[in-house]
Amino acid sequence: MAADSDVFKALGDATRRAILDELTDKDGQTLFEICGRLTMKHGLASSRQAISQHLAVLEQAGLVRTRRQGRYKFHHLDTEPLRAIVERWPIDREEPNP
Amino acid sequence: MAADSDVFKALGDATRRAILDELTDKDGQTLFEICGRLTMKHGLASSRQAISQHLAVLEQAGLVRTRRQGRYKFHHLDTEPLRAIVERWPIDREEPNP
DNA sequence: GTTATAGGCAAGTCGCGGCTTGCCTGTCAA
DNA sequence: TTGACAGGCAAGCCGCGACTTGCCTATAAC
Repeated sequence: MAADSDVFKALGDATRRAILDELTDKDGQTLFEICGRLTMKHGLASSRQAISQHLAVLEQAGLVRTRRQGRYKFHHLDTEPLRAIVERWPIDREEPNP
Repeated sequence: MAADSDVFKALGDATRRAILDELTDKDGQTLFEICGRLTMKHGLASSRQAISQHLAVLEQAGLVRTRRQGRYKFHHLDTEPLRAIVERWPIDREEPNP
């Protein structure tokens, strides 16, 4: 379903946002690849199961799509659900006059 | 400071999003006014203290600014912090071709 | 075959966040 | 001055979510 609520909940966690950052940097990574990168860059707690559960949340929110291939599962970023939440409140796009 | 983390955390709660919706509909409301409206429209749990704490979170995130006047405290929406989070990930703005 | 790799599932722990409860401060009207 | 109204503060309860632990399945390499 990917309700707005799920999207906001998914974005509410710092580790999940870091995962989205990672997929933005390199799309189509596997679970272990993401784990490795997260432990490298950020000092985030990133055990395999933790990341797996985070990915499940992101997938349910529609922010991540998966593609199975053999024993690998590639994760792809999908920013489409972000459009709805972006347009929810009026955002001033103009720069403040100095 | 209003770190990105605070903004996402603030947006993670449904009641707080409803408050932002309310302020979008009518800016500059007081605490009791918001309480009344929330109980009207949504069946959300919206005791005075609960809403007060939610407003504190929104204020810390920079999404709400307050203005004191006598015994009233008016709450104003500020969508500026949303700009940063909107631009964090690439969002496809084109409509899908039908 | 056997072993290592990539991932899944389920139960359990634990801290944080949302909400309540109770009481207090400050402002306005009578 | 007294009472009603708008809001604040602090401690406590409690459920949910993040993380772990342990074990299991499946694909690929040897």
